[in-house]
Amino acid sequence: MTRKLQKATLADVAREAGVSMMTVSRVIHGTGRISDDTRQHVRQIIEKLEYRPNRAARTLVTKRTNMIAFVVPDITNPYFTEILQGVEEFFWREGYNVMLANSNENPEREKALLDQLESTMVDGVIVCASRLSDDELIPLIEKHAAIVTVNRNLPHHLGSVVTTLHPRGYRAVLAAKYLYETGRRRIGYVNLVRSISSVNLEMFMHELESLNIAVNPSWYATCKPTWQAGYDTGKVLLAEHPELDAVIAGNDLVALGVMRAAVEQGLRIPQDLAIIGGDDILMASQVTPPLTTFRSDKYSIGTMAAELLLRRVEGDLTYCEHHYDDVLIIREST
Amino acid sequence: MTRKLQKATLADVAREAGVSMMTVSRVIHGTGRISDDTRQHVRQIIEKLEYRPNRAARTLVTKRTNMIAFVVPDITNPYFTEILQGVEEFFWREGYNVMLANSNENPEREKALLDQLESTMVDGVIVCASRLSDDELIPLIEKHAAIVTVNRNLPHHLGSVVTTLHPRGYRAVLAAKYLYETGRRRIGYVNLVRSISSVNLEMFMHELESLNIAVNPSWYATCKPTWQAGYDTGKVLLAEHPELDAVIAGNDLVALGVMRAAVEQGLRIPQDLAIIGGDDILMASQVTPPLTTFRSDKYSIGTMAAELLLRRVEGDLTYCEHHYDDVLIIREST
DNA sequence: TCATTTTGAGTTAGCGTTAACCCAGAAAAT
DNA sequence: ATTTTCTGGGTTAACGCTAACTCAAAATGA
Repeated sequence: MTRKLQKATLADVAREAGVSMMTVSRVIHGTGRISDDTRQHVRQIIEKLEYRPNRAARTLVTKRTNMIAFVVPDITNPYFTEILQGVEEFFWREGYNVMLANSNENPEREKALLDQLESTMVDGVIVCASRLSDDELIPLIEKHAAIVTVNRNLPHHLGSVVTTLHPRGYRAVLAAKYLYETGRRRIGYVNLVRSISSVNLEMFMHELESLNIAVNPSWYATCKPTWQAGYDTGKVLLAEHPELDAVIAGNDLVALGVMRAAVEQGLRIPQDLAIIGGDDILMASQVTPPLTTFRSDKYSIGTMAAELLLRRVEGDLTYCEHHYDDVLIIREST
Repeated sequence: MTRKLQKATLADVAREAGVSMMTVSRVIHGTGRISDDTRQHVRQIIEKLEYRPNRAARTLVTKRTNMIAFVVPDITNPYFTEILQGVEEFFWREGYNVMLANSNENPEREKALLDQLESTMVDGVIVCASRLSDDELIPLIEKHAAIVTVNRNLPHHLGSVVTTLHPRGYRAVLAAKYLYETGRRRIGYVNLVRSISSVNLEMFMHELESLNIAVNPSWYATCKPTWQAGYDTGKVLLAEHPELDAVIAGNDLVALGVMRAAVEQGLRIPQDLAIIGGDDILMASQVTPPLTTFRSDKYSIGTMAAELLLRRVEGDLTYCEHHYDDVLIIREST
């Protein structure tokens, strides 16, 4: 059996079925008035010729690609993968395909992606945890027809958003408060570079002060949201500040990196050092000791974002917000 | 600033620049003969009008989409994510975009994806660890112009492949051998449903017998390649067979699920039960005790597959194989 | 019986690009 | 001085599909 050389087109089907192209098109779309006989007949020919509509041609005239893009800083981060799963599942049901755009924690690459992702490629874009500043991000997304951001606020006319229910810095402050209540007095913090869980350190310190928790700017570090960065940062932070009895990390990967660094320095967890993460990835519950962290329903963050995007893609440009809850899951690392 | 209503087309640029459309097209592609003056001028107009080529129109005439699809059974499995990262990185450099197709460990969905992914959508497809039988898979990929499979063999005329260097069942037998050498005598096995690491149990038992290792069909179970499935399966297997002093799992997620089940049944690892996984995902090295497993370079599996696919996309349909090595990483779970 | 509506199609005109071919003027070769 | 070659473009015709309009025949109503 030799490979089919030419793909059948609408015209081929029409000719073979003895009808006009529009009739075939109508059968495919289920629109217009077609007699049952004709419909049946055309369907048979379509099957016989293994006809598949040409997406490019269709897009050219309808201006719809039935594709959306998911822009993410790191596809290997399980947090994003679960969100992506929700997005993919939702759009699959709606007949859309998802294009993946991975910036690899590289802001320049994220810019290039958003710039390249022209509206002739996708009907809409979900931008997940952008690492760009507003000044960089906003001009790039102004050109897109439909945008939804996850973990990022946006001027209302530009797109809808899915964010946490809580104000910025909530997780860090709540974590600090909990640690203080369990007797910790010198609390370090590993901040993330530009993400929703990154924290304005001034505000953070101010909040801690108002809770009578000790504050020391050199206890606070910043790193990329990866395991390796957490490990490297934790190593330095813990070596330089052996007085710390707790560390809060911006997400689980970083927390687990810090935990590994702590263990290597002979610290017992949680006796010598308590650690709190964020995101509640699977690994958080599987390590020893299991990691205290914040849980949010990542899959449904994905479906919420997808639903908001679909609305915009279909022309309803009303601004919408969906919020998810962050719940502190207390495990044995604290 | 109001949203731009109409996107500029080639014709707009041509009119504004006072040249023909072909001249603009040539400037964009850097082909044909264009004077420097004209080139500069056209470039300015392109920038001024923020012209971006319409992909659908281009695709319609060139028959190239500059997109490839990555078909994967479970996007939340870190093993696949790292491969995807390699694929994405490679194709990004080559000017291609990657479409994600996630079958969610559902063979019917995988079929639907492969069927829907017509060549008018993508220039090629990487099928990663297909869960379909040959009878199901082959007819589906026959229709595609360019195919590469990962962890799956293929009739040579259909596509290139990236697989392990070792024969089927190698990992399981090697693991069993190692366990036997370290004194384990009753070795359980949790097989995966249809994947490269799934094993023909008859062959497996035969190999073990030839090594004088005890064999017992009821020590061998099969499950989906997820943590939860591993946990559930491990729970049953270990409860029914307390005599087991080692378990080999098809991949790390399953191994970690089994490990959790073992710990919950009060077993000490590795004293009471040794566990071996596969894939060496990050989590494997982070749990306590760290998991003995097989390591392969997942990122480069991705780039190898991408490279092979690009070759086919560009018209070179020679069959190629790339192989990766599986190395046993001995950690404290054994 | 004749006017009106409904049914079941067909026709026309692009959508925005690029491939393939054409061509006038200038420069170079004979 | 004439022919040839090169330079710097332009023209035309698809690619495969759908939106919008048209229209004959059949069914319905007065």
